[in-house]
Amino acid sequence: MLDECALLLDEVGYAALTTKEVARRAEVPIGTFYQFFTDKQSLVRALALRNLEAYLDRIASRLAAAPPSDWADAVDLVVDEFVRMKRTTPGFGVVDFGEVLAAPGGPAFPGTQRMLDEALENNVVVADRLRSLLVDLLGVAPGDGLSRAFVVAVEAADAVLKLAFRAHPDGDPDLIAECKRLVRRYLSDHLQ
Amino acid sequence: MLDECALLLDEVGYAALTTKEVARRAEVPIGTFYQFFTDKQSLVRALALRNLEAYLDRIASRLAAAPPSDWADAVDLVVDEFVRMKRTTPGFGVVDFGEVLAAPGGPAFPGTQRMLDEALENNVVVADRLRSLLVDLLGVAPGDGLSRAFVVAVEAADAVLKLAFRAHPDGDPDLIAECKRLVRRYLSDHLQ
DNA sequence: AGCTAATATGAGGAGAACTCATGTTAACTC
DNA sequence: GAGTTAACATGAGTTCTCCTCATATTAGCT
Repeated sequence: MLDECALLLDEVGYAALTTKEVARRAEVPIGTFYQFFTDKQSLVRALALRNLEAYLDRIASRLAAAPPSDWADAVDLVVDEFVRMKRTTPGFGVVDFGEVLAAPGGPAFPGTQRMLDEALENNVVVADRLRSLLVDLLGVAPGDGLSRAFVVAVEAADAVLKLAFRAHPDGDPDLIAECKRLVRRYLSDHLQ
Repeated sequence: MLDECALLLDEVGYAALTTKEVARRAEVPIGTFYQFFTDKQSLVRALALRNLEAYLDRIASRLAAAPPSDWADAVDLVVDEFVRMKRTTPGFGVVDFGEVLAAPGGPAFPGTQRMLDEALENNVVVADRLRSLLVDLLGVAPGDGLSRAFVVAVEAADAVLKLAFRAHPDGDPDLIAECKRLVRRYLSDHLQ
């Protein structure tokens, strides 16, 4: 079902995605669909969670296979893997780690929550995991604001990369390069 | 109608906003509503456009009233004004300049376009206008990549500030400070 | 006043998310 | 193997939203 959801997202986008069509393609009756997912948001959230795990697994593998010598290389690796998934993983281009639709202002409405790990932002999860991976590997004194710095870096990088993929189907190369510069510049402050 | 839309957005969020309720509160029959706006997206788009103009007007006024002496001050001013509008302008916290809902992957569906100046991203509009304001005022050689750098900076700042307001109703002060650092660091490359 | 074009209105059509009464299977007991 | 019960599966139907369009109303002009 998640697979069909991902393919459909690429075809029609989030707004035009219907639970009925996902169910039909996955050859599940609609009633069964609602035993697995409480609502449409929950379906997309599950896909985002799977994407997040897949991404972190890939990063961990690549870090283990070819440990980067310095921070700049590590940033490149992390950005490049994101770009690769945007290009190749169905649905990733539309939802990546989530946050497709949010209603932060108001009271809790059905399907209003943002997240995976309730009250914890997806990108915060990504930031925390990346931080422990990289801090272990490159041996940095875990400074006070490092955690926050990672969250900021991930949030900013995510935004610029999303822009890169809106500007060009395969991701505008100049914007991808600029994203790396942005992150390196910023993080170099926190890791002298 | 835009005013009522903005208030409702703060109350119930984007997902739960209904055209009927907006029309009812603005005391317009639903049919009349659809003479002004083609659909729900168009309503929110119009509000985003108004927000964008209001923001740029405020920035222009403040730049004229107290011209910043250097780039760091200019960045502070631009960020602080954004924060002020997030806090005070109804609806701004939910939609700011737009992009609430997007379906970039697929073919054109009703309400799928992203924005104001067709095919031109909102944040690109913001970046271009800010660039001309600041370049005039601070007299920088308009380097080659300056335009792109501004787009990247605006996109990144927007993302971090959105995060700051998800973390805290009034905007997490630490994250706001970190946003300024991020932008200053990055832009200092492009403006030696 | 009479006529025409523009605008205003809200009941209703189309369609999506989600439910729930009923049907089906599985597991366990004697 | 028959009987009982609990868990699961199903899809017609309910509710609610967006949006349309036939009709009513107004404004402008002769």
